[in-house]
Amino acid sequence: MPNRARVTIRDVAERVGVHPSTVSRVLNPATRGRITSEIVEKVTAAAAELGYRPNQAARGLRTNRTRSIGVLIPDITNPLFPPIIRGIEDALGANGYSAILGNTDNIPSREREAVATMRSRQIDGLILATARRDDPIVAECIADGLPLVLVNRTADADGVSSIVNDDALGIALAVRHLKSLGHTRIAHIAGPRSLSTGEARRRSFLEVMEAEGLDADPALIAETTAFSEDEGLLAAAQLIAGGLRFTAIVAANDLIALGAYEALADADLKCPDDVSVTGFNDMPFVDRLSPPLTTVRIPHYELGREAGRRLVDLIENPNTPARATMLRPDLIVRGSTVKV
Amino acid sequence: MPNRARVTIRDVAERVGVHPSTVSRVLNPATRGRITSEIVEKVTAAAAELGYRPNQAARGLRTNRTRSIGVLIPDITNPLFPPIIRGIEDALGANGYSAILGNTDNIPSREREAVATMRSRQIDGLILATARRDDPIVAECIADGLPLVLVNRTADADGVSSIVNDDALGIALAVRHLKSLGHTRIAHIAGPRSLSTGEARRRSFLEVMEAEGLDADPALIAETTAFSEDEGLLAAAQLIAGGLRFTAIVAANDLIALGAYEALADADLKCPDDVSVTGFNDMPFVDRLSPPLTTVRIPHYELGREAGRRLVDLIENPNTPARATMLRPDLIVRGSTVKV
DNA sequence: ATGTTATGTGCAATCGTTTGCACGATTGTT
DNA sequence: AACAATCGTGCAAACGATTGCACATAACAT
Repeated sequence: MPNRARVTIRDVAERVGVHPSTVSRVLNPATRGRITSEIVEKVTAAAAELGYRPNQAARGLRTNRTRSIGVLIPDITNPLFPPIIRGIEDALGANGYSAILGNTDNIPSREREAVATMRSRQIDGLILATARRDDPIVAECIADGLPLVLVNRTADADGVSSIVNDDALGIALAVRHLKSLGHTRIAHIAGPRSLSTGEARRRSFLEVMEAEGLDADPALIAETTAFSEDEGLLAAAQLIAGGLRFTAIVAANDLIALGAYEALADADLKCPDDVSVTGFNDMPFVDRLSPPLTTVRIPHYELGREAGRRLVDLIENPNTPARATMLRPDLIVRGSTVKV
Repeated sequence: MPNRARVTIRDVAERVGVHPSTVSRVLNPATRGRITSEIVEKVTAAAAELGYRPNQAARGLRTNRTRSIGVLIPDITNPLFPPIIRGIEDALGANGYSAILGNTDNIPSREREAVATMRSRQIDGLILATARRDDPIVAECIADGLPLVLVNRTADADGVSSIVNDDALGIALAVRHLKSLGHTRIAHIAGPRSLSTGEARRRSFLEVMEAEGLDADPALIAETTAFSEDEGLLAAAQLIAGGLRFTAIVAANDLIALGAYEALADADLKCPDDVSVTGFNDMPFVDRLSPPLTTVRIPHYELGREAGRRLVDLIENPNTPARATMLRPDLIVRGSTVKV
């Protein structure tokens, strides 16, 4: 009956009649070999019997390793993040690490505060899904030598590990798909330029249009200040109001595409008959929209899992050089894109 | 420059020329009053200057309080949970607590393991969104006196605090709505009876049908083993195959309703023209389905927030009696229900 | 002037583990 | 048989913060 009174390593030691340090060595796989197998068995049995559970706070105090990791995300209710978090957790859990989560709503002061409390909790490393291209937290971690991995978004700073998807390829897939359907006048609703995803997708859009011999009219690129439905609606409405002809919209992500759906409906334009739309992310349920959204699927779960693995690697092999990894996205063709 | 070398309370003490215990007292709001204000200022300044951050592991070791909370959920990628988690986090964060998350996929062994590592991390309390009506983890926490709050689902055990929504009311709203549309032959696809939500909704369905003077044909109640789309599809297909006439389905949750959508389509039945369908939860995007789903909205975020608050209360006032709280759901009428 | 109380700070033990060091016992070498 | 090397375990000092207790010093009462 492991009751309220905590059972410590000393209790186990007394029960067996050995010194606490011996118990410690038995319980640590790395040092177990140094102890007589008879004692190992007795100690293991006693530990199980008493319901001994190592006190991580004490261990962490001594070893400076807590096996807990801070994970900062903008907002868990954004459907983009749960699979990423799940991937992170699974990878961390498999290696004996736990995640401490923090939502920051993209507010810098909350990010700072969250990092402060996490560091106070002696986290062994940090995973950021909140990085801006120019991010003081990234700089701080690098300066302090705190193991850090960026996921989904990356930063401009070098020497930082990141797991992101190949934004350029994703946009290329979307643009080429539209071209193959006969579209030539293609608009882009870009994400915030302060985020790597916004900037990379925008740049890729221009490059691919050029490379495909379609001219990318700068007036057909609309700007947003956030990857949100509202912003997508606004930007699409502006595009429509601009009066320039276009037959397709490449939205910088699915939420923006949703906003575009609304703007089109508001302007009595039909999707896909009048305007084809592509998204980015393949959020849950976009296959159920009407029309089902053609979008770029990014491997969210794998993104998170790789981030978790990379961080563990970084922690356990401190001189691993930083590496930026890109995962391959896929184009998922659905009903929101048709021949022109 | 708070560099890699950790700055401790001793460093601050030396800088000011006082004893470490004095620094500790200054930094603790509760004991600060006992120290001369001049020293308080010097210490505060030095702490800020050196970038001192209390080591929570050390503090936790001494005080037996870590201000971290374990949160167990089945699966964060289920859209039901993110708002709950967000609510929990917000409430905990406001009180200086952090959440350690664990996904268990409803697998008992993973639940046990997750609780074990969390307890090893000296959590101050536990929030379970995974509770079964008969749940050994709940029993264990009660036995060991670990503060515990159940959220979303509750358990049969008494003496346990829980924040759930009023399942009975939710189902009553759905059934009365259907009745008001003229439906009399109403089917129910029930959730697992091992979960409080499954059982409560099922029981309520029977009671309300009775109370409304509609006879609830037992053959019109289909069972599922999980709150999933697949299970909903299977159960709805069975109902249809059963050959009994019905004009509406009350699904035990939205995912099951989605499955019912598919089963109806497979059987060439139109929703809502042939069969009206109601869901439960009002998950994100069910307003975008075709037809948009009539469903019972539960206050997810508030559920989580209340759970967080309750747990903090339980921790800081240990003799607060356990309380079961129900939050009011609302019926959201959309396109999936029409007059018969 | 003496005794009493209040006040502010220092002292040192403590929380539970880990780990370098020491030391006795065992084994192997010659 | 003497010595060295190896092995297994105990000892005790950390890790960084908190806190009951003690003890000066100051303030006050008589």
